[in-house]
Amino acid sequence: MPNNQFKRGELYSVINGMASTAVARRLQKNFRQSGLEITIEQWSVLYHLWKEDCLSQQELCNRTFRDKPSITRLIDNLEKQKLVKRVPSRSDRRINLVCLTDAAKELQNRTIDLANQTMNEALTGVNKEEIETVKLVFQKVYDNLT
Amino acid sequence: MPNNQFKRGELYSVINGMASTAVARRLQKNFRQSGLEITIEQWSVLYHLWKEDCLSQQELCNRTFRDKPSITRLIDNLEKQKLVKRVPSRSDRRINLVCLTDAAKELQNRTIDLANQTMNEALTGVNKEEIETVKLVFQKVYDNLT
DNA sequence: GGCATATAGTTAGTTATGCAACTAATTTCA
DNA sequence: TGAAATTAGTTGCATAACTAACTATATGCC
Repeated sequence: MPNNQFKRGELYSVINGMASTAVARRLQKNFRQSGLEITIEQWSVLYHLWKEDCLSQQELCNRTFRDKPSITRLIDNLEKQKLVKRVPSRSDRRINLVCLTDAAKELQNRTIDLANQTMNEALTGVNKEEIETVKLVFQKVYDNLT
Repeated sequence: MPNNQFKRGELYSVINGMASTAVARRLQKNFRQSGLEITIEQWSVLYHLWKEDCLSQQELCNRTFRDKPSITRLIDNLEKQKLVKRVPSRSDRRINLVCLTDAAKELQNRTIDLANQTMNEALTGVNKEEIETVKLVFQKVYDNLT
């Protein structure tokens, strides 16, 4: 039993320190080398807007698993770079809809292949079953903690 | 094939946004509720020192998968809190050995159970085989990218 | 209608991360 | 031996994270 706990502690350090940042860092590096001046966090916001444009900031919090202040500042920076704009919702004046600019729509084509390449590189030698298991475990972990 | 790529993109967002931060945040919260004023990142450094004391900063970089500036500043903060001290190595004057104080050694007992509880909670319903798969996948990802 | 409560978003303060550029000590090797 | 390259660690700058406290709008309910 203590042995089992030790392994779980090990897993913690692996989860926290390694895989997530390794992939993110590589993708970020690939962006930079292609002359793209966006951070991986900014890209992850755009990624959700490309799937569905004009989401509220709260909805972006939910989909990117970030808290409200983080999204506020990510949107601030994306707005500075003219990649999104805040559009007040007509039906609820508390809400900002975050909408893509044309520049951001163009960016999609320039990054999506790069992202897929990076994921393919990262997941070389990992089969579909293993990927499904990882997703399942993460979902369970998330459900257990929220 | 495009379908496959989409799934990998999905996995990316899961890796980046969810599991790592969910566990870390919970553990951090548990620390705070127990009156422990350390961050999860500081704890992760102490965790390695508890296993082997007086490591060089470079060795801490390797074991925690952080870069040198990150370790420099984590050690700065841990030193402020009098949990570690930098001891110049006698054999190589470039090297600082990071050594635990008595306060940090005491902290081990107060946090290890909390960490194990948190991991047990996070991993409820996850079996050993799944954990092994996650660790294996992360190792492959890491090897692929470094 | 009007007060309590909930929800959306912002701001302030602290910590952490990544990169680039830097100093100092050590090693390599001609 | 001594110059070049490597290694350990620090500093400056920009971005991002979490918490707590805040404003503004909307909803529930009497």
